[in-house]
Amino acid sequence: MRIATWNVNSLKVRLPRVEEWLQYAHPDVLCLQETKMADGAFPTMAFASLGYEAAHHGNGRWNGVAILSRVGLEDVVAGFEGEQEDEIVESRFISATCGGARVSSVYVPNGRSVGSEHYEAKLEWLGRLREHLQASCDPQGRVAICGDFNIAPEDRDVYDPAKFVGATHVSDAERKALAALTDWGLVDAFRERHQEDKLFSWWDYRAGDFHEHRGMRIDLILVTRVLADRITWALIDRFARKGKLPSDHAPLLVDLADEGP
DNA sequence: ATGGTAGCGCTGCTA
Repeated sequence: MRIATWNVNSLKVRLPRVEEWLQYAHPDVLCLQETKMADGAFPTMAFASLGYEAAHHGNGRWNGVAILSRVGLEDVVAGFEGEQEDEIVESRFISATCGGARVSSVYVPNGRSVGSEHYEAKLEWLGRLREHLQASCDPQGRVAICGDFNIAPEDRDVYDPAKFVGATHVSDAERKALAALTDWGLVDAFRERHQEDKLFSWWDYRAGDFHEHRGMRIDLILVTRVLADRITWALIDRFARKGKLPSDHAPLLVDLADEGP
């Protein structure tokens, strides 16, 4: 099974690129973030015509997550279990069962600046994700949490650690919140296959950062050990960050071998 | 160079 994740930064703008990419990357499951659209605007038919079922969770201008699958899409849950109807809910989490795995598409809050209320909300949100795993998932089972974590797990995941001192995405508290997820029983799938530094998934649009190789690796596929043991290949598709109207993120793909006898 | 670009949507917010 080929599983992928891509922050598309507006699915309305990026739909032609996503359609093109589906046809050459052929993922079985694709998790999308930052669709920036309401459920009513989601292009269900465009994806169906390419052979994908889809589930979307979006409120409009910001956020928005989706799961596309051509290996089944069952038991869709939008948001965290027990999320209250009356609270201000941002569309950052959706789960479905695809090809025998429980897959989630996540868009972790950015945090804006260390110590801000948005930063505290980011840490709280990550705690909520940890609680979701504890309450609803089995670390011995087949679980994949895919998306834009807005955290660079290690200093080798940023272009110049000195430039990020005191910044979000690299703080101890954020990395500890991520470590709480891996401690539960998840593995950074990309790192199972690649150990080099400076392999990025996001580059700021500004100042020509992509062409200057100034990026961060913040898009992750976290899988339970039973799935990690089946990883045969992983790639950040930098080609998809080039060309006309690219997202500021590249897609991440991971191949999992079929279950043996 | 406390800059720069992109998206949403129409003014400034978010990233």
